[in-house]
Amino acid sequence: MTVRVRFAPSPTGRLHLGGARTALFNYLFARHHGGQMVLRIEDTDLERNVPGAEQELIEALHWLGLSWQEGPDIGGPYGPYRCTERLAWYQDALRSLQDRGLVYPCFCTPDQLAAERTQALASGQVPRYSGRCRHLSAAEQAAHMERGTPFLWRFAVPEDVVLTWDDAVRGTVSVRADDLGDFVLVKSNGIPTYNFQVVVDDAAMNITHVIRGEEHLSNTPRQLLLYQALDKPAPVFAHLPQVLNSERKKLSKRDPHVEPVLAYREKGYTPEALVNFLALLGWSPGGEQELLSLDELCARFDLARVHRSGAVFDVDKLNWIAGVYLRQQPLPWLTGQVSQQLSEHGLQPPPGSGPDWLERAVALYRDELTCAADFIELAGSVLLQPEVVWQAEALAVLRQPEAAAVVRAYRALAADDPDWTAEASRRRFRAVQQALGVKGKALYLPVRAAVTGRAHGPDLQETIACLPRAWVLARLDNALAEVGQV
RNA sequence: GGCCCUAUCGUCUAACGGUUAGGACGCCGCCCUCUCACGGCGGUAAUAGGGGUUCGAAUCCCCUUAGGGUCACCA
Repeated sequence: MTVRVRFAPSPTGRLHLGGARTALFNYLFARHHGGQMVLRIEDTDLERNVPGAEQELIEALHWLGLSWQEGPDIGGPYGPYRCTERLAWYQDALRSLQDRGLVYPCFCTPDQLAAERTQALASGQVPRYSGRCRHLSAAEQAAHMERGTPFLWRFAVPEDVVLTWDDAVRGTVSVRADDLGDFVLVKSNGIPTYNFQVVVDDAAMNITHVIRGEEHLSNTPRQLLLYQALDKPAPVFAHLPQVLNSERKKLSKRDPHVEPVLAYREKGYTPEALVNFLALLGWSPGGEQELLSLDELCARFDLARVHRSGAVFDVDKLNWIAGVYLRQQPLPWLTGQVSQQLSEHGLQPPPGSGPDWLERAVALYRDELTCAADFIELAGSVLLQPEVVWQAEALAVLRQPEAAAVVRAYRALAADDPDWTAEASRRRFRAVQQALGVKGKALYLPVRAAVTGRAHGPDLQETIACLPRAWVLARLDNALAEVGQV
């Protein structure tokens, strides 16, 4: 039997990391088994649907490198792939349950139910539907209908039944149906609830494996009940561990580190890095290699190796992986990404810079980047503006005994050196060294401090060569003035 | 509160009854080096607690504790 999985998000907002991880695991599983993946948009909550969310979702998944064989964007043999376009399927299913007396109309008002729930909670009881409408006589039902009382359909949960399934991640799980309460199948607006919709659709679309987040664990027994009632075979369930924040709480959309997937694209992360990181959240490849391409992940993916406990989203590790992938990219590609960042921030290379300037500047900082946007933070104050602010550490260097003399000597040579390259700067330092007898730290650090305002940074010769001569001379002068050594 | 799930270094994880409990990130040290970063080498650090079962338990069972999820006309 061909493996068929689905990723079934609701179009209520942007795709976040947790959702992306679920999509990725479905994708990896399908590809590993040579199966198919379906994208299904679960838009049955009319109120919460956000226009444009579906399009952005698809864009985010594509950016990550994921694809599917069937979906609202490309169609397929089991369509349509938006739930609101599948109402006929749910109506048929409801009719079949009605015929067998497995459902009943409920006329309780939302206020009534809310009041009961609050009361139950307050008195330490389990908040669960009382089943009041379950035992309404045919005459009472008819009277309500005649009066036009709004109603919904509930599933009559059988008593003394234990629902058990073999979860591909967690092993055997079982729940007593008595703990469930008669849950809603069709809302008063005629739209099915999630639990009903998902079963009808997964069955209709021949989904063989349902791989989803742990928060759905408690929905599973209800769905199992529906598969039985509808006389359909249940798929294999696999519940992925939750993705947690550093406080070990479920990743919330308000968490500072949790950004929509496309925010990572906007910052110039490589999607391969994000995918690699996400794959390691709750799953391990087994061997000791953990830097793996999408193809390698597909080859190795196995539900049996999915961990059971929640996984904390570790920003440090993401950034490390992101840096590794970024360093593997060709320089021209990275330069293009950085160039995009610059224009988005309204920044430009220094005046008089040649066409190769940005590539040289990016080469200087590439070792430190986790994403293209980092370039601005790292290089911005040194390379993109004429003036520099001297940090305390830099001023301390400039106040050392021989420092001012070195800076003055270097400035004199830089002022009329016809050659403005890294190699030329290197020659100037050699000249200063011979003239003053200063070498090593005492030679380079004062100039570094004066030119960049910092005691640390990438290669000094290249940095100077990337700056206009006028900026360098002015900074050297200003640095001397700053420490009273003019 | 009921039900369900979970528990190995700070974090991601390996181990599927027998290992000096392994790797990665982070952190620390050393090397490289004008400094930083990259890279290389080394180090720090864990089986939540208590009972069983067993020749032998991180691994199997029970209890405790602690986290999380869920109990919607949301998905």
